[in-house]
Amino acid sequence: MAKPVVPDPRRTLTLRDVSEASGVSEMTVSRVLRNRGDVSDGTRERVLEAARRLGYVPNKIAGALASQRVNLVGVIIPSLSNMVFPEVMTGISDVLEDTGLQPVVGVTNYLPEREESVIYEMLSWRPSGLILAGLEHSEASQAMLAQAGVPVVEIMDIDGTPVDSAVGISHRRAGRQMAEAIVAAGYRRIAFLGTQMPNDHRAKKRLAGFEEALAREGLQLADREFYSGGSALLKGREMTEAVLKRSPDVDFLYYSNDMIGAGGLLYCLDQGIDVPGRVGLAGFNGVELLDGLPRRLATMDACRLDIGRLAAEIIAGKRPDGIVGGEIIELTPTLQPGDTIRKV
Amino acid sequence: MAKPVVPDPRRTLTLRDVSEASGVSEMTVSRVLRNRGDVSDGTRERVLEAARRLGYVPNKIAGALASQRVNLVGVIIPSLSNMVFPEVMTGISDVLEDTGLQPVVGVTNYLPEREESVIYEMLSWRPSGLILAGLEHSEASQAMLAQAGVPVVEIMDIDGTPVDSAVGISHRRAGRQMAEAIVAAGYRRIAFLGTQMPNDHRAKKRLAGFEEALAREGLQLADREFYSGGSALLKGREMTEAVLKRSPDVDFLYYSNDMIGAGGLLYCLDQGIDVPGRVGLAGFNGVELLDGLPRRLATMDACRLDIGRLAAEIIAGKRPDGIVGGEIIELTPTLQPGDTIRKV
DNA sequence: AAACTGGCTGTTAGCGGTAACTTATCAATC
DNA sequence: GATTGATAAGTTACCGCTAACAGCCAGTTT
Repeated sequence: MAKPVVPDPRRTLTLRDVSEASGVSEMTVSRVLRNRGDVSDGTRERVLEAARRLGYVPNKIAGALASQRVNLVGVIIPSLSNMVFPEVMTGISDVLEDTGLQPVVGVTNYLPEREESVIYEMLSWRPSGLILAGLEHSEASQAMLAQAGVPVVEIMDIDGTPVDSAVGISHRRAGRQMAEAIVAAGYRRIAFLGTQMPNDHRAKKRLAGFEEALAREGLQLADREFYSGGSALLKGREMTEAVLKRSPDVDFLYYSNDMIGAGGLLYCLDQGIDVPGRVGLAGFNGVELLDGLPRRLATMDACRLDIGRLAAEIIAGKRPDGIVGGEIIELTPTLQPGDTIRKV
Repeated sequence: MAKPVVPDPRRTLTLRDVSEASGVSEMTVSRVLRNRGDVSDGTRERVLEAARRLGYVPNKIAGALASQRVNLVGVIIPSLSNMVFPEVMTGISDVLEDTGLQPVVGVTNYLPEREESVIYEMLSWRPSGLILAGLEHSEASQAMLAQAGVPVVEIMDIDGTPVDSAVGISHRRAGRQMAEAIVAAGYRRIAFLGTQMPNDHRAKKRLAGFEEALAREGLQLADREFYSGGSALLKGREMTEAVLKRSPDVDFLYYSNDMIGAGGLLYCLDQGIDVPGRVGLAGFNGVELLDGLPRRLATMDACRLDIGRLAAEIIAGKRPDGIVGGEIIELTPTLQPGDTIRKV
């Protein structure tokens, strides 16, 4: 029967403790705990029992140093609070789950210098791979990533040149597509409402694509309004009110994300404005949240789950055909017309 | 002038490379890079220049093993996607920022066995501390935490016995308080709408406190409805419809979180139901999202930012008076009556 | 019977840093 | 001029674990 163990509270346990408690060498304990190499059933049992009894937790720091292998994948994203990255994380976790790899999240708050230090910090732990949002990074960041010697996957966006691999959609094209759909539905006085953030490159690209497509139709933005910080839903309301007051003849509002779009929708409904007759509305992302709105907001899903999945597959070396790196995967977002664009 | 460096792409750089490139010992390089000990300005310059030129990134694995110090704080939470934890994370990051400590997030999806393995995984990296949501953990988890030899802070909840320290609110009391306010406002036929999850202990405690306070007034729940999964906003709508159809005489709906509460609110407004006259509504959390709703939902803020801050301060040893551990900090949530409870 | 398996276990030498100590140098002090 | 103390380096010995290899002992194989 297991003897009562009085663990010395000051010292943390090592392999040696387990090896002494079970009467075998440290190496054998190591083998048992990692399920590697041949160990007889009897020995395995004794070792496991001892480890359990002592409450031994292996020291991965030492293990990683010795084996030169770290089962961590760094995931670097701009923000946790905007509903888009949690889903990406889900995709990543799903795939990594059964590879022995573990995601570690770092947040940059859309600050390039913060991104730089997060990258540095992550690389200093020698992860098996890095997944990071966006293609725009400081020069120093790019250099670090290129030197890192591990797979790097840049996600969300493919309008640009990745350091290594990329998985995402073309935001430029997404903007274009939305503009085309809006114009095709007969809207002509179109306004843009979006975020101020200078480092939200993807929103900027969508806007650029959007304006480009409008220009091709001989149109230009009738108005624009920006915000930063605060409750997105509330900001959506406020901006919508501002635009409609300032430019009463505007007939479409294109929002840079679904959350402010939802705020705008609620405002219009409050005011009894005919949607999509008097004004049409569209957002971007396809967040689940929208399902519960009084009316379904037109949007474009950003393939977030798939992006996470594919990125993780590249890191885990699970992509078919042994493609090693330098892969660029473009996903195609689909327009969800909802109920806020006139049917043609 | 800096010689062009042709880094061997197969081998990752070590201190030795920098030491050779700058003509000093590894130890001196180590000192420069960590800003520790006395190094002459000239040497410091040369070392930094060499490190920069080579693109050297220190190996924290080796550093941590040698120094027995890891600047990581594990943060274990049930989910990223419910708006409550991002704010906790913000509080944690704020405080940790200037302590040299770095948060590392792990997600359990409300699964105890998953929590167990996340704890194990985290402890195997020998972090400087652990912050985890909730007081309910498997026996094995508790044992690991108790043995870990690092500060452990359990957050969000204080109705129970923490392993070490705890920072949170009393959900039982929060539920009671809300019930009292509702009854005081004159509502009598009260329904509860909430999550199904057996492991959302905090929601359960709120409900328990709620029912307890009702009982004290000689009341009991008129109806209840549960959901799991899916878009919370949509579920809020559906559940509200179901309850109001099934129990037309219900005059108050208490939701276990703001998101489903918002869905319920939108439903009622759609249906032209008089809120708060015909039915009153209340949620829980005080999420920012609510600011943009057509009407402000009654709720109770959960002090998420402060919880994060205080937890991080405990880990960082920043708490006043040198309290070392075993601290229990109870925060007091405030009722935000909004516009969905009748004024008395 | 010698040689050869294959299964199981132990030994040795690091992994890349850092703590703690030692050594050289040099100006200031007595 | 010898002593001291501060400063700026270098040396040595690990940190806890694993890769690689070596040993040993049945049970074949020839």
